[in-house]
Amino acid sequence: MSTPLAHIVDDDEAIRDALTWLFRTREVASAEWSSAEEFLAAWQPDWHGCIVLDIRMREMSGLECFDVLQERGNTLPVIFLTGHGDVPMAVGALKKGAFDFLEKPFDDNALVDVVIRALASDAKRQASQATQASVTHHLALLTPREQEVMNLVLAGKFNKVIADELNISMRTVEVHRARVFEKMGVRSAVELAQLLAPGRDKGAGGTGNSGEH
Amino acid sequence: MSTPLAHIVDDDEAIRDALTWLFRTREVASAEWSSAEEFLAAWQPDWHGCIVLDIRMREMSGLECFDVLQERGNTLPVIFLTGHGDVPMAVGALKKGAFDFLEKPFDDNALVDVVIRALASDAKRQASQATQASVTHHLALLTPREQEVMNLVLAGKFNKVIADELNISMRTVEVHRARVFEKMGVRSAVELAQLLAPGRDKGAGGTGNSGEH
DNA sequence: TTCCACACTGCGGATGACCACAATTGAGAC
DNA sequence: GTCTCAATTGTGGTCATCCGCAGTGTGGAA
Repeated sequence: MSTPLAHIVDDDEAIRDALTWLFRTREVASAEWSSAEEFLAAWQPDWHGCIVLDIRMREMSGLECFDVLQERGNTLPVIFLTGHGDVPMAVGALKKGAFDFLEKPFDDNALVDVVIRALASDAKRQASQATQASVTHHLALLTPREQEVMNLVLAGKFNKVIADELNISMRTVEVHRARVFEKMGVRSAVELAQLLAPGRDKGAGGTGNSGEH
Repeated sequence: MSTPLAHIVDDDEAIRDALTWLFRTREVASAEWSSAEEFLAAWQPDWHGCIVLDIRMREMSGLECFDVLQERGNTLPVIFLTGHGDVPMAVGALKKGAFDFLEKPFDDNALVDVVIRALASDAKRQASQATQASVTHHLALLTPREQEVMNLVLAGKFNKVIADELNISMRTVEVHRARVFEKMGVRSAVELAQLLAPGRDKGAGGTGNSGEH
């Protein structure tokens, strides 16, 4: 775990200093890395924030660094900076999942705005991924048999039918079913279904009652 | 309804002819439009396929055309072609949802590959949207009261509680509940929850039974 | 005015879900 | 060898769901 940082990866110290100062004026916490290698060596999958990545660097390029990060399962938004980018490069980067691609010279405010959006995007992703991870974790607590029963419950089948299909007694199904609910922290099959398939709004209001009898 | 077409929008007849021929050799059905205006006048929201859009045209530009399409709720993938694009233009187009952005001269095969991917992407989107629309349609068949009851059912509440909250009798809740199931084409609250929140895989196999009693 | 959709209600029964109490068996851990 | 855990089963009972049958009242459309 860490606080959200805008990671500046650039081998030009003057630019790093300028960006660090720029971010500080807009109250964006940042960190500096003087090469892609240095950054990759430190990178941890649980970091929060975003990455501001220069494309042209002496050793490993920003694009190569990006590829390595993708392979490692990076989820941080990556904002590319380049002084001499071309269209195919920009298109390729964006289609591979880059957050943005800015050409130098860029407007300072525009960059910070992008970084702030990237930080917000990452925060949102982290949040949704956290609940997702929690569900997956709870799911892992289920024994194989319990998962089997759970799937059949989610298929809308009666305990009797489940018992038949698994060649066990109804009573056993009930026990498994109860344990699934307990371990997953829900109290009904409906809650379970929603937990495992979050989605959609509800059309009309819920508790609002209009007329009475 | 219509068959999937690659819509070529370009005011240069030579290019249109070349693309049409190119697509035909790869068995991609296409249509030609000699201007953005002409295309926009014909465009229908239920079209399938994709759009190959030249940026530089005499009257309305491809980018403007794209903006209009977005406003109208277009969902077809848009592939931009340009002879003199710059990075900000490409980045802007992709971030607004363009499918791809190719610079002339481009590799013919590369373009067709992109078009084929775009067609596949659209087909997939159409399919998922169709089931989505079906659900919405069924939802619209519910009376207000039925929707109210449905939401409370999806909240995992007992009929008794629902009856309390709506100040009606349990029997009435049961009737509404049954009608909701009937109209939505499901036979249990679990199925309903999954219909309204499609999602996730199921971990282990379902019906496979290993040991017996 | 008549017809119809919608909302509402009661009764009673069949079926399913859930639970406490009580136990057995087999596999791997200590 | 004992312990723990997963998986299994039965009994008996409570609560919830689902359903058919039968009926009331209201507001809008024909």
